[in-house]
Amino acid sequence: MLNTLSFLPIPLLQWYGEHARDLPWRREPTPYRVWVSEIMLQQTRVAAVLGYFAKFMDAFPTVQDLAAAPEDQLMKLWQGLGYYSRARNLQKAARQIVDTFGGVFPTDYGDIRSLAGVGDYTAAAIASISFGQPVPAVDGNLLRVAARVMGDDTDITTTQGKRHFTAALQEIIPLDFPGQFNQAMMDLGAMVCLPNGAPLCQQCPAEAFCQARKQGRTKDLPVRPAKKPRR
DNA sequence: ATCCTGTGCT
DNA sequence: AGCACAGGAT
Repeated sequence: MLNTLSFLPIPLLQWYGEHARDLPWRREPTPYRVWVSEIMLQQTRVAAVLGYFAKFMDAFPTVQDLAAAPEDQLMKLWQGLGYYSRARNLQKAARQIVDTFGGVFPTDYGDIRSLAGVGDYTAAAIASISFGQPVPAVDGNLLRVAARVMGDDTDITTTQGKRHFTAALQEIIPLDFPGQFNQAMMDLGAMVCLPNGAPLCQQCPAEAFCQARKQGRTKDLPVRPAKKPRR
């Protein structure tokens, strides 16, 4: 099945080469660093994460250090980031890695997915970015970009809708640069294909073939269920 | 497939 | 106070 999404990878990767955000976990994308960054980035802006990430890596350079960390030190490092259960899960998963994977970060997707606090999105991010496995890391950014480029009205919030877009992305993710593809999609979603109001289509590598843009429907995509009336 | 959770917006 | 968001858990 061929759709407009198949035109995306090459111009997207070129765009990424020119515009990628310079982030510490990208300079040295070990599974441990990528994992910690992805957990910190859940429900939290990049700008807010940067300082915490640096201090965290300074305090706990390895998964063994994190597994052995005193709780008060861990919580103090997390203070201000919010969602403290993420920190508890992080340490729980670090102990899983030490206890059941011999202290070596697992490479198998299912094994990564079995870690506390790691769902489909985070497992795919680690597998693709750190281990080069061709799995789409489907978060809100990838769903939005895919729905717009394809001009696809499928509701992105349902299990079926997510499965639909995941399958479409799975078909086109470049086997040689899966991590860069995922990160490029995230950056495009964060910097160009913006969620609210007008996306910056003039700067988009998909401008020539994006169906939502061609049809003037960027405002209507991606489709979500009708919102409840507000007051 | 549905529910849960903490946070920030309105 | 209530809702939306974005992931993970069950």
